Amino acid sequence: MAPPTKAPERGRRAKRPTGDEREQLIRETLESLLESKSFHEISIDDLAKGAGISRPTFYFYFESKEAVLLSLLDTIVSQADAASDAAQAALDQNPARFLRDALTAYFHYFGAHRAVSVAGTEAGAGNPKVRTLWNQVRERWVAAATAGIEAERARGAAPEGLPARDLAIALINMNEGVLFSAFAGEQPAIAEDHVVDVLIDIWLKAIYGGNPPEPAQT
Amino acid sequence: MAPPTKAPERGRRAKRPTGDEREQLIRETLESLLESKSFHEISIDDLAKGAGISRPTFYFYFESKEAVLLSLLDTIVSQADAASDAAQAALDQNPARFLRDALTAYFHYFGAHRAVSVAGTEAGAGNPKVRTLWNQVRERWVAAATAGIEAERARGAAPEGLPARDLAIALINMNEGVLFSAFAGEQPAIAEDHVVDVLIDIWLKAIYGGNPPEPAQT
DNA sequence: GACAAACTCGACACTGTGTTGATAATATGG
DNA sequence: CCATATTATCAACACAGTGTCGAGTTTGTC
Repeated sequence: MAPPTKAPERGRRAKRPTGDEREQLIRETLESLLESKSFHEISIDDLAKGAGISRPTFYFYFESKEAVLLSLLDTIVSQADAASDAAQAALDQNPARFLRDALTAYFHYFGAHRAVSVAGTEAGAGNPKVRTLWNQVRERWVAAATAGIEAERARGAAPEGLPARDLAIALINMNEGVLFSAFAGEQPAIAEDHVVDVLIDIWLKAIYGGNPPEPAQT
Repeated sequence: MAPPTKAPERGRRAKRPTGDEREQLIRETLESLLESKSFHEISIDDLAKGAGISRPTFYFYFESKEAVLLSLLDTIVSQADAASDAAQAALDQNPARFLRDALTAYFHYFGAHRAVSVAGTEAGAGNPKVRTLWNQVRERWVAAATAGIEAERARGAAPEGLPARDLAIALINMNEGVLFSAFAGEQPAIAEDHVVDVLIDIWLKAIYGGNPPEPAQT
């Protein structure tokens, strides 16, 4: 938001890293510590040390460690959303294909930062702000899925049945639980190379019943 | 395990509550505090105060607040499992009916202690012991569902398709996410009076495709 | 080269945890 | 009915982490 501090002058080494560099360093420290410890085992002092600053200085940049996590999650969510939006625009007429692309995008971006994702669900349990972020993300996905289901019903490709929003909520919850349990690597979980296929199969059966959707017109 | 302390003699009021009563009192204190605060906002001192003892004395009974929660969860899980087992024995030939009864049982028992259930998922995120308990519970459900799906396929009622265990894992994850988000009462969530119906519909479509199962023989 | 803004941290007060060691209540069995 | 083992209790301590205050130091700007 605020205009970033100017980059250091050419040829003259800055005495101190700029504020933005520090902020980024804190984020990176958290992400890298999360590879080896769980979120609540990481103290603010760990983050400060990792970024080469003292604990009070940490508070100059973030108000809590949850805020750092939130900022990491924000980045991942917007990357995944962007990829999914791109798929949607291109493939509006082939729902099954779109589903696969969108799911693959989420799998890819959250999987690439699995430690952060898993920490997000951990912190979301206890912290209202993190929980609110997750709920907003879920709500966006649910809304998109609901709209998709209603559109397919309207064009006659999918049968009527459960309220579209209820169905969407259930399926989104399934995705979340399945993906994150796969990322967390504890049993029971679906092997990562099947996950997307399993989810898609269930989405299609739940939405279309026995009749797989035809592409609208090729 | 250890034989319980004798009940106080008739007519003679015990100076102190017995150990077992205290233990139970601690459990009740946690459950009642969970109605109004989240698990991590509750301190060991709160539990001790609630049970009328000092903090060190708390450690005589439990080694941590997670242990208290674990003990509450154990109770709920075994109640729900018992109810579900009872349904299974009686209704082996009518799978859809069994599914409804089992799900209703879980909905009922976990819903009756929703604060504890929600705290369980919260604590499970951060605490290995709690997480292990959940995973064992999930594993048991997944195994049961896998066996059920395979049985239905063997008798020709359900079509082949996804590996039965993968399908089971996905559906169990869905149940968990959907039920607990309904209990937690935050959006997006399915209204409590639809939850079981929505879940059953998806289970049936995912397992049987377009062809709803017939009872074996009436 | 002085002034404001951005940034930094030592030192403090506070909250919660887990342990130790001394003490009190109760049960048991000679 | 009293010795003695067991069970139960807690004051006091050492510690780890949090969040804030106020006094300092850079750094950009005019």
